[in-house]
Amino acid sequence: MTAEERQHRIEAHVQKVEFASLEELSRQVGASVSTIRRDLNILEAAGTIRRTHGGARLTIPKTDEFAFSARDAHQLDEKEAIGKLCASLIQPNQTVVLDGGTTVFHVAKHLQEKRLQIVTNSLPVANLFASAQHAEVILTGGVIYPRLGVLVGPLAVKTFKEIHADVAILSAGGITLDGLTNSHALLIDIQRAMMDSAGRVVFCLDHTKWDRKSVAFLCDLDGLDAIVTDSAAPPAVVESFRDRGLEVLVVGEPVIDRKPDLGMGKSPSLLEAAVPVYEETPPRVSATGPIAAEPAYVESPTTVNVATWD
Amino acid sequence: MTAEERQHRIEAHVQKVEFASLEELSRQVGASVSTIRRDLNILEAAGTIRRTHGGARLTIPKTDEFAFSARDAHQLDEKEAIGKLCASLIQPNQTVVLDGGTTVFHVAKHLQEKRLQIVTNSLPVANLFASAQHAEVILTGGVIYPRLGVLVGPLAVKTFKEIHADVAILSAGGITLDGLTNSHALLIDIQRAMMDSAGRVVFCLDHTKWDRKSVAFLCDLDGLDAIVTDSAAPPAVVESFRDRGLEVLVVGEPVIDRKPDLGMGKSPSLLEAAVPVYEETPPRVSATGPIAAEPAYVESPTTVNVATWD
DNA sequence: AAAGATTCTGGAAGATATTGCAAGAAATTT
DNA sequence: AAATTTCTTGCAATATCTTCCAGAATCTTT
Repeated sequence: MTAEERQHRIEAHVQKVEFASLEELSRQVGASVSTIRRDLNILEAAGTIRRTHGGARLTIPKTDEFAFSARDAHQLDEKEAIGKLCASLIQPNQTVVLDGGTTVFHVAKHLQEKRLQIVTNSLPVANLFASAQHAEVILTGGVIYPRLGVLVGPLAVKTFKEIHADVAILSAGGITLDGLTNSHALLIDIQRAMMDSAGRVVFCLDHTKWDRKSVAFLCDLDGLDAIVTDSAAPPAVVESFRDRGLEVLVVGEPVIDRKPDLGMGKSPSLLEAAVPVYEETPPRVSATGPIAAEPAYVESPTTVNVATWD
Repeated sequence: MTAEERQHRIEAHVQKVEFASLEELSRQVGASVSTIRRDLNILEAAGTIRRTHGGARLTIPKTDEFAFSARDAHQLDEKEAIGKLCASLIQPNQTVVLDGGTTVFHVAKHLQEKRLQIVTNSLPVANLFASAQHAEVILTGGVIYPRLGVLVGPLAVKTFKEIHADVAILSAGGITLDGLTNSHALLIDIQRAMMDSAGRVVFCLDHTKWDRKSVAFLCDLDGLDAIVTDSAAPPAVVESFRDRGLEVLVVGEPVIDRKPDLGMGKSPSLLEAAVPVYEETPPRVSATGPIAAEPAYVESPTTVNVATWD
């Protein structure tokens, strides 16, 4: 085995497991720990990997291990399930706004294989799609908020004022009948801009968020169209929100059992509307690929084939 | 079997397995290791394959500057050295624009410990600083260009029209007395906007870039203030650029030996200017210095706090 | 067709680079 | 602060690379 090959395998393995100890790598590629050390130095110089005491980790964390891993470790299964359900609502060729929450990140994971246009202010989401072939990703500008890995500030807000999307998928710190709240005041401005820019607004909230308030007020219940939550959400509370005209999708509950709430909402039910409308949307891809297609759609609304929902 | 046929088979095999040792190839095509060596040298000269210790691998990326494969070990040492030298020119509290080239990425690595304001359209650079304590990072918006990991499009260009930076650090595909050229036309617009937004423009070019032209014209020599290159740059060529009034910093050459070219350039020498001018720059928060002049893009007071978080 | 010249091939010797180990230094943990 | 782990550095063993040479194959010339 050549040195390059070995380094390639080290890199691949670290990519897979996010963090690997020296012994682990040594066993994996069949070389001594010393050699692994040297290889890691080389790989670090190349920028692919970052060394730590006792091993190596990814420079560009693939998952939310990014900055919010601690927060995210909780309710992981629930968030995963919410992500899967929410992703299944998205139709091909839609334009989707994704915020920087951990729950939304799990939605993004399940969107990777779909042909979509993604607009996000989340660095982890952007990294997730960075090498994706199918999706085209627009990252808002802004200042990196280190702990969360999201882009904030007027630059980010402005981006959403200039685009229109089919769906916005957001998360929040808590929901009550008074409305939604979030824990970071900075994110409020951006989330509002996201909501304004999208035809439909979906919130992903795990069961711990129900009937809970966070520090900063985001919007009242008129601001959103649907909520996706997990099966541990208190049924009575969920029902009270449905009475208020909100479409609440619960993981595990069969779709047929849900009330569409067609009469109440200002727009048709997410599921019913989605299919017929978007299937006729022409494919975005031109002959030259995503790159050639790109320059126009941000600035000029005409080429933005995202306005199909209205 | 003819030599050409054998080389063809070698190439095909390497294409298939990505890495191949000499013995493996020797067995594969039925020739001695010596012959394989020679063939590999020929194939490498032709550019189809790259040699490594003990074997060969295929040239994954076309080795142009902007193919951001983290695996790109092309001129790694040189780029590392350039990055170090270039980073040493940056003073604390400056606002620095960084482009998405691999050489500039190495500059970024050496800037991590400094207290700076970074503006970039490079996802890898953003990730590098994402958890950085000292630097504040502004990422431009734009569409992710997958292969390069940079943000392109009008959104990215617009960002630079709204900011002012002290220094812009860029790279290019080639430089001649006619000017600079780059390999990706998409990047030209953004690089020009970067150059316009910055008080001083520095290009990082390894020795392979001298006297070489790439496909797309970027700007003529008036557009830049200084060049940082490695010691393998052809001295005669370097001298011809100095005669044209350019400040060329070569890795390893002592600073004193360099001609400041004060008279020719439109602005004072980078090194001489850097210390007196920028050291008196008041901290970013106030409203007078070149850095503080930028709040155009950080309009809201909330985002200013970003610097102090953590 | 034969002799000579040129190129190609395979191998060997010295030079260079890589690998694995061990001892001391540094960092982390208890 | 001591103990443990991990990191760096130096060194010997190994592997690989380059350079050179002789024989084989191919081409050219007569």
